[in-house]
Amino acid sequence: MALETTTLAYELRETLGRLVRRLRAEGGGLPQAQATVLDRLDRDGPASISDLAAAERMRPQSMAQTVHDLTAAGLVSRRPDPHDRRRTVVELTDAGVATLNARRSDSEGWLSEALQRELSAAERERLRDALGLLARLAEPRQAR
Amino acid sequence: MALETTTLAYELRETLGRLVRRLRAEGGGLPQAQATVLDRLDRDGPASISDLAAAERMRPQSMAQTVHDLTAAGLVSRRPDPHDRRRTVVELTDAGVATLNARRSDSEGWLSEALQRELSAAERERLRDALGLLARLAEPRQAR
DNA sequence: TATTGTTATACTCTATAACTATA
DNA sequence: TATAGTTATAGAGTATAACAATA
Repeated sequence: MALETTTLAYELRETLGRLVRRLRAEGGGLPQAQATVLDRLDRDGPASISDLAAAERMRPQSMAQTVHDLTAAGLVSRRPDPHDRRRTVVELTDAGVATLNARRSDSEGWLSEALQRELSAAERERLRDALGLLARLAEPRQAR
Repeated sequence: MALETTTLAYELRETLGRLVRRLRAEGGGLPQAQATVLDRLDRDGPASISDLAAAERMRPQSMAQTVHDLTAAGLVSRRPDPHDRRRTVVELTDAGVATLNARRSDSEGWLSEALQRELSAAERERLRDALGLLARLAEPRQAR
């Protein structure tokens, strides 16, 4: 293994750690895991817990917990799937939509703000490109 | 806020989440927080808990916990700073060095392996560049 | 039998608060 | 008073195991 690659791994791990801590601290009032699910439901529409878990590469049991928390907060609702009664369809409530909109407007949504403020348009483009590389690292091997 | 930037924020948050979960799962036997501290001690030499916390942009209390865990595992040792008896100097033990070396050799150190296997040299270079952008996002504002 | 979901339990990571010891 | 460190407590995030309901 080249020293250079080992160093890159170290720096990547460290930068990820710092960014995740910062994200958590800035938060915008909603835990990251919940915010990500709201975003996905808004983007792709209602989905089952298994679907959501697969999309995030997460265990269904873990996603069930997040959906439980979102339900308790009134941000999503659940109804049985009429075609397959094992499944539960999760969808945004009006309160969930309102929360998403609030996060996206001015004072909330720290990450969007930071991207706008700290980076130039060209830098955001480079970041978008690198995100594809990071996504490949996160995928199981055969997805290469 | 441009829709494009909002979308980038969503994708960044999602990719970070997936990568962090993958890192945790692949693990190599050592929790991420502990591995990062071992790497830093190896790279920069002995340091106090406050130094380590500042370097990772983390509360000293949180770092104290990680150092406590590493001490319990026998991977670091602590001694009082002779010049300032409030301070505790943390340094790698032989077992800590051995653990680091094991992680860096063949079967362990999943992230290094993945960087080598999944990315080309040119892609690793693009990733290294983008890491600087991510680091800027993680920094407090005045560091711009 | 296979799939979907739930509940119980535990571990990692990190934060805040309250404290002691030293400068 | 300010700084370094510790301990207690809590919450977020996620995993595994064991289970029930449905296909």
